[in-house]
Amino acid sequence: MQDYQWLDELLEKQMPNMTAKKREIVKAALCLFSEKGYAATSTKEIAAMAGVSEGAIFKHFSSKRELMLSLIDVIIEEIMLTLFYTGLPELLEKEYENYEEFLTALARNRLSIITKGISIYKILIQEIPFHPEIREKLQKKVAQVPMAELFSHLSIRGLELQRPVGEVVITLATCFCGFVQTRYLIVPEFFNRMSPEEREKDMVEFIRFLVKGLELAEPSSVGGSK
Amino acid sequence: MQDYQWLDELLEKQMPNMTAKKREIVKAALCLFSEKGYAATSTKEIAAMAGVSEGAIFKHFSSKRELMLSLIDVIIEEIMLTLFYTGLPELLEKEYENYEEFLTALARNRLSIITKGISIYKILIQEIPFHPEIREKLQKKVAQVPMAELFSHLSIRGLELQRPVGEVVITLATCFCGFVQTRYLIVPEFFNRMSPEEREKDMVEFIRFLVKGLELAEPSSVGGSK
Amino acid sequence: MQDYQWLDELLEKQMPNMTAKKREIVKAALCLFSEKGYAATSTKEIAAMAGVSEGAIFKHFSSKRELMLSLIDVIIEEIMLTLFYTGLPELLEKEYENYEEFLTALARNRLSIITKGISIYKILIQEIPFHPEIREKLQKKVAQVPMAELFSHLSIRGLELQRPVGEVVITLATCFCGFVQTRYLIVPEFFNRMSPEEREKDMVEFIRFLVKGLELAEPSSVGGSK
Amino acid sequence: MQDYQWLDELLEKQMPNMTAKKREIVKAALCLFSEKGYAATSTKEIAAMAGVSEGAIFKHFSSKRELMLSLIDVIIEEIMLTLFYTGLPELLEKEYENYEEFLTALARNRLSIITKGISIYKILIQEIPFHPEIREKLQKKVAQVPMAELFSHLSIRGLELQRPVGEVVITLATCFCGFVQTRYLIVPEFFNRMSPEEREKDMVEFIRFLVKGLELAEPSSVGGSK
DNA sequence: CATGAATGAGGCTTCATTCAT
DNA sequence: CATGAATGAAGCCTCATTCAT
Repeated sequence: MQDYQWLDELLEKQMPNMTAKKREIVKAALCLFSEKGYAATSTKEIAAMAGVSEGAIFKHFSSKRELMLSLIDVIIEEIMLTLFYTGLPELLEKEYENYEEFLTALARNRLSIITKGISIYKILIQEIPFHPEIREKLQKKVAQVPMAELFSHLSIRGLELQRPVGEVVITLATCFCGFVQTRYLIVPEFFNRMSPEEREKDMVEFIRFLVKGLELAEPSSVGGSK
Repeated sequence: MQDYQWLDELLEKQMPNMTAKKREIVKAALCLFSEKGYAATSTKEIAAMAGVSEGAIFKHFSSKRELMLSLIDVIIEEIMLTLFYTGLPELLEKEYENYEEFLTALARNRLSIITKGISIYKILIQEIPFHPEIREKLQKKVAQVPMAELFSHLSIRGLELQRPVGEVVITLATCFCGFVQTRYLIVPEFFNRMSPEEREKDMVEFIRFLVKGLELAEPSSVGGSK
Repeated sequence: MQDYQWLDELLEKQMPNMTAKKREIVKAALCLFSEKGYAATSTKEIAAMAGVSEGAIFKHFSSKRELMLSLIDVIIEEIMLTLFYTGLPELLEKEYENYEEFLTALARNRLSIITKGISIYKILIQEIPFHPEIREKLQKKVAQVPMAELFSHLSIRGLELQRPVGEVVITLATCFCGFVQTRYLIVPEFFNRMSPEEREKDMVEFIRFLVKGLELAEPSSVGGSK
Repeated sequence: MQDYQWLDELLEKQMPNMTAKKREIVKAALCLFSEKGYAATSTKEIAAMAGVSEGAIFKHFSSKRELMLSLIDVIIEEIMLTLFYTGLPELLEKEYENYEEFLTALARNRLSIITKGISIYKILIQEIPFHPEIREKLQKKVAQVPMAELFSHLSIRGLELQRPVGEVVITLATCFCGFVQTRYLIVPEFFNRMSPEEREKDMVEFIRFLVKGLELAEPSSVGGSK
């Protein structure tokens, strides 16, 4: 099961009083769903990879579907935590010359979070089209994030977005999705062949594009005139 | 099978000497794969929706997998034709004030093509992570498109890209993927609720973002004032 | 379809007014049944090997079973002709010193007939256990052979069997079956590796054994005293 | 499932730690394969006769083919044990007047073993032409039997074979095969109608033939310690 | 509490056979 | 008359799930 140590930590963090066996099942499921998709993965395979009996899965989860949805819960929770909150206070507290600088920091931070635990994003993206429950859960969770509030700290310090926060968030989400999609799902072979430097460059270029696109450069030039 | 008339036309165009029944099978498969995914669709369902016996499917396709790959071939072919070639000559011939104007036209054109035959993009995006053959096929096809050449006409007329064509294409592809992904796969319910006007606005905003991001506005305007 | 020319001749002889296509079907069926067995051979394969459409088979034979039974008819007929009658008059007319000499000639003659058209014996032996009709047909046909009469010519000339004709025939049949069975069905690889000389030796030994076993040597020696 | 008690014992002996259900499957398979042949027997039938679900078969055997090969393993093992070893020591230890007497005892002994568990020989003989693996297995096993050694005890006691052991064994095998083939596969109806006495007589005659044929009588008489 | 044998519905595929063309 | 598309029953096998041990 490769280097899924980070997964162990994730599960320990989110489900601390989970038995070792249950954790193994979740890990195996995550690993296999990510590689082959939910529908194409059998409970037998999961049991085999987890090193438990087939029956054990159903002791812990009432059905394969429920196992997947539990998994998705963990994933969404993790995404919420890391993507929307982790490191944000620090990011927001820091002083920035202008919005561009801030957004660059933000985008870089978020993208590196994503690329770290890529398998969990893969599952989410892959399964979301087929399971309305997942979509509902995700929307509910995302809706709870006080987007505007997160960004409000900044305006106090004189950094203004040129567009409504909602729009910016949607655009960012769209682009992040596209980034993961293309790099990790559509042509993974292509991006896997890249050296770390090339990847860094690829990411930097994309961030530059994002920042430019969000019209954040302009105000800075305006701000520059002050 | 809903309003899949455009599909009929597509199939007639691409596989003109296909029997009616074979076409029905392909249509049903496309419809179901798009909704439930390849792995979760049974050949029985396909047969039922196509109004044929299950055996008939295997008279035309040696396996379920082959049916899917045939479908993908059609889809890729169609995408190549519409996305890379359809309407491009006209777009490229026209006179543009600056690259921004051109790219706006281009993006709008491409996006509307995509949103028209959305199911075929859905299938592609949904199945691509699970089938290396599809990725190979797609890469091979895309690699054949003379990207630079397509854009070369423009530089003659004084419209210069600020970035290497390759980068621009990748960025555009990334964003288009993200656009489809978010609007049609991740939260389709959200975007389905939109009025045509709202959708138009959504698209316009996104195009503006794209164009800005590709640094095409600034230089041209700057260059213009120089 | 290998060197099945003798089959062509056989069919021409037995079913002279058979269309070319029908003959091809019979040949293909014979070939495949002999190799894989009736149950494991599909009509599709037969059609493919015969170079005709699947439907064509059913124009000529009402069912796969009937095709097989027709085949068996041909085979039984052929066996009757070659095994019980072909060359027998000559064999019987000749002068022999003693029964041993005659039986040696007979056994050699019969065995070489068998090994020539081995595929048809293979089919018969392979399918006989599973189809009562075949057994009935065979018994009926064999019962019609005037065994005693065939041998009666000999006693006139002073050659006496030490055992009832029926017993001798059964024993011979048993041994011939065993010979074909072991050499061609049970360990064909072993006997295929043999050189023609080795095969000849193998057969000679077996004939010697047969003749000895049928107690034909002894009386002759007794007869010798006459 | 008729009188297959001996099969129960056989399986208990050879696969002692086999679950009851697995044994039922094997028994049913053996029974059906023997009657209808491997290719014409469906897993559903086997399941029905064994009184288990179809799925159960595949919990125990990875495929229908593997079930058959397992069966064949058991059969070959059994044949090796009973045909080559069971009772041989006793047979060999006893005192015999001459080789004829010994061989008569041997043949009678072997033939009665065969006719007892006839179904397993039927399967072997029926399936052998279609499955090279079976042939290989059988040859490997048979090659391991120390034929010459088995007979060597005898020469010490002054009983000499007139022919090389190998030849004798092949001839015996050939005849035994032919005996089973004709009596149980080719015209079972005929031999089934026989009274026990008639069968006994049939067997005795055949043994006499065998012994004569192997030239064992003569030398001994010549050897005429008489 | 864990196991893995058991289930039976359902998966994909092949079959012999029919029938419109 | 030949074709091969069409059929639907049946084939082998896998599935998620249950339950006795």
